Order: sequence, then structure tokens, then C-alpha cells
Amino acid sequence: MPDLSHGDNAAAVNALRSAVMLLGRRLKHQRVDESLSPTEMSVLGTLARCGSATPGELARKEHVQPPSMTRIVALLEAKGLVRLEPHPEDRRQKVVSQTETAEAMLEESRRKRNVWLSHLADGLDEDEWAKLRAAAPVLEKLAHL
Amino acid sequence: MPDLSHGDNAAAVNALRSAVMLLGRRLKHQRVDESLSPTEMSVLGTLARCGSATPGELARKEHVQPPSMTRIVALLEAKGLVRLEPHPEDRRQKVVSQTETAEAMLEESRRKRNVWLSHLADGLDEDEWAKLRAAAPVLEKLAHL
DNA sequence: TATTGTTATACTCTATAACTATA
DNA sequence: TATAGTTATAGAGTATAACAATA
Repeated sequence: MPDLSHGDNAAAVNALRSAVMLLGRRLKHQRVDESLSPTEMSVLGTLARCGSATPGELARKEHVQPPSMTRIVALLEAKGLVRLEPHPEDRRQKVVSQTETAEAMLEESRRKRNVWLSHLADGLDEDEWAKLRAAAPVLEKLAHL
Repeated sequence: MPDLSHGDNAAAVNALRSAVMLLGRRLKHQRVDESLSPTEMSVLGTLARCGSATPGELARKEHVQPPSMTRIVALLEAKGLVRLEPHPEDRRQKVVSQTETAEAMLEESRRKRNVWLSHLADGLDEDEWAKLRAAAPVLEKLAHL
């Protein structure tokens, strides 16, 4: 493995870090769904993919501490977006799954996201979009590393 | 401009958003410099590039409200990393610039960042790194759009 | 004893509103 | 009047520590 690109990687990591923090701050405010925090949104996305999960599993997947996930799940339940059921085999655990309301809401948020996307599209050319599309799965992998 | 890629862009934005929020949370904790928040770090980076700036300019560049920047600058000053001087032409404004301590600290943080980078390098192959390097400037542009 | 989830509490970062000083 | 910066205050989101119930 050649180490030539190490310096370039360092520069890239530098740029990524500042861009990620800045984008994170801005995304917090440009929410596609008012009244739904980024992490709540992310949990719903995870449930849409996985079907259902225990609070502990969700905490691990979102890289959040268990007490934080307790709060997030409680908020989602209060909004009618998830359902909590007893675990069939282990009475300590619970099973969290999304409701039909959540599915409808995710569809609606997809629509709103496209509006925001149109704004961004004006600022980036096709070549830049191609780079973003290529990097998106890598960033996801990186986030979960 | 063909609209064929719009759906793909939406998917990419989706992935980017969740990756950005997740990475943001993790970066908050995996700080290259203990006792220096991501935004404080970012401000130092900006000052390193621009030489000096007023609190208002910094707030605009970091997309933070003026009172937040007041606090950040005060924290950096307390740590001896920036210097505040009166503006030569406008007595309402101030000029913020980095100290020699800050430069030394940035160098030290660069060293620590490479340690973290080595960890990441194990998880990504060269092709993935190439995609990240290509996307890094686009993400920065996006963050400032 | 170890593990899952919760409660209680505190901290960090940022925002909004109201104020001061200068232009 | 308008602008730069500050002070005071509040809110969102997360963490740690201590606890309950179950394994």
C-alpha cells in the first residue's frame, strides 16, 4: 500500500471535518420536518430499513448513549410515529417499530426534501453532483466505522 | 440541463444528510484537541487562512449568530489562542487574530489528526479515499452555499 | 453478577431579545 | 436611524451517574 496519498487524505479529512460540522449546523435548522430532530429522523430511517429494533440496538446504531435513545423513542412515541411492544423472549427489552403515520410522514418529508434539493441544484453543476453521489456511500460507511 | 439524475441526487442528499449528522456527532467526541469545540477549531482555521477578521465577519463565515461568536471568541481569548484589538477605522468593531500559541496548537492537532486518520485508513480502500478527496471541496462549497 | 432500560441531573452549544456604544 | 458587539436568558440535544427489573 503506497503512502503517497497520506498527506492528501489528511487534507481531505480536514476539509471533510469542517464541512461536516458546518453542514450539520445548517441542516439542524433547514429541517425537512419541523418538530423532528435529525436524530429522530435518523431513527425513523433506521426503523424503515430494519423493520424493528430494541432501544439498545438503536442507541448502538445511532452512536448515542442509551438514556438519550430512551428520550428519543419517548418523543417519537408521543408523536405517534413509533410503537413500543414487549420483547417476546426477554422481558427486560422492548421492541420499537414504526407506525403507518411514520411511513406517511417519511413520504411527505421526501417531497419537502426535493424542494430544498432544487435550491441546492442551482449551486452545483453536474460534475459536482456526480462527485457527491460517488462519495455519499463512502461517507455513510465512514460515519459507521 | 437534463433532469434524469434528479432522483439519484435526492438519494445522495438523503445519504449525505444522515452521514453528516452521524459524523458530526462522532466528531464532536473524537476531538483532535480536547477542550476545543469544533466551531472554535473552525474559527482558528479561518483565522489561519484569512489572517484576521472582525467578530461579525467570523459569525457570517461560520454561519453562527453574533452572540454565539462573542462567546466563542471570548473562550479562545481565555485560552490564549486569539488576540482582540480595536478596529483602526471603526470604534464599534474589533479585530480578532490568532496568536503564536494557536499556530503551535494547530500543528500539534495536525499530528493527532494523523493518528485518527491511520485508524480510518484501515477501514477504507484507495478507491474510497479517492472519492472522498474528490467530494471534499464540493462538500465545503455546499456547506457555504 | 451482568445486562436492559429508565430517572434524575448537568453540560455544551446555539439562539433570541434587549441593551450599549458608535456611525 | 442603522450597525457592531455584548449581556442575559432560554432551549435543544446529549452525556454521566444512580437505580430498577430481569437474566
